[in-house]
Amino acid sequence: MTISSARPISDTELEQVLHAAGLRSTRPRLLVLRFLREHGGHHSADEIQAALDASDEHLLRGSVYHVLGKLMNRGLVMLADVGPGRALYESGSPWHHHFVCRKCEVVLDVPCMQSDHPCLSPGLPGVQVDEAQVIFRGLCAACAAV
Amino acid sequence: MTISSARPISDTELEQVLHAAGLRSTRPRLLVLRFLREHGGHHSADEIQAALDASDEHLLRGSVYHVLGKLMNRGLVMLADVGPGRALYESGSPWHHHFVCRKCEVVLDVPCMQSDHPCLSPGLPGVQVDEAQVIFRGLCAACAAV
DNA sequence: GTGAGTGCAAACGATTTGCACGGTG
DNA sequence: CACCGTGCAAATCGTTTGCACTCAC
Repeated sequence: MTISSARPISDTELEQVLHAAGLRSTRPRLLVLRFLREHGGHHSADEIQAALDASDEHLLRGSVYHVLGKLMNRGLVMLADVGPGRALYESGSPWHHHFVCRKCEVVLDVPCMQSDHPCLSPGLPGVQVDEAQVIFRGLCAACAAV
Repeated sequence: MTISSARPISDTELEQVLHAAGLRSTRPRLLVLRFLREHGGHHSADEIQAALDASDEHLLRGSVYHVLGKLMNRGLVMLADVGPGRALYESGSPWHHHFVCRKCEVVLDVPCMQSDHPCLSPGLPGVQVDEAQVIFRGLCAACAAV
């Protein structure tokens, strides 16, 4: 549950994005991409499906995954794996990390401190790192204030 | 598949460790803990079970998870979640991070650069971070050398 | 003896797969 | 009109749960 700007995005804008990524423009893709871009933040496949259901735009679970898979390997959607069985998807945000509260499970975005990739020197000889995924765990402000 | 010292560990040594953690000493726990400590590195529940099977020490999958669960919440075993559905377990190593090769999927340990916890300032006000889990992705030395 | 731990089987939830049909380019 | 993508159902995989029996303490 992340607060966001919820700016409406036109179909044509989304179609352009899809085409630019070399993907055909279809209803399921528009729906998923719109949802992720308009709402911002991270969402589970389940949330995405539920949200679309709520607006009478129905996608089967399998289709949601089909679409997410395609969008992911074209780089339009990023996967944030925030614990076993907790895959979250996001689109349009710049690269960042995540904080997960041990108590209330809320997931917060963490802007990356040192340029775009933090800790980018694992110090292993010969290794080529192109991404560092960081998950902070602890107590969020609300839970810490108990 | 991580190379390791494979120093044999006596039952009594393991029993002490378990008792010190407030756990009863049982065959399944000795087996799992011994495997993780002697082999070092990160292993899936599946690997653990297979390895024990191979030495004619049989544990049911469910029991492996039972044991891992207990050992984890007593801090004797750490969980390294290296991607959706890729939970790895390790015991006895100091805190460190992981590098996962995009190509050959090998998982390497990454010693933590800055004291014990790197990047420990997410810069979120009020948030109490007690752990940072970092996963580097890229190409390992072997795969990068193609 | 008593409660914790195990073996076992069955349930579970997230994700993946296979295939025929329909729509996009 | 060729092919990619979808809807749909079923399979799969890792993990969790429930319960009676057993064993460590």
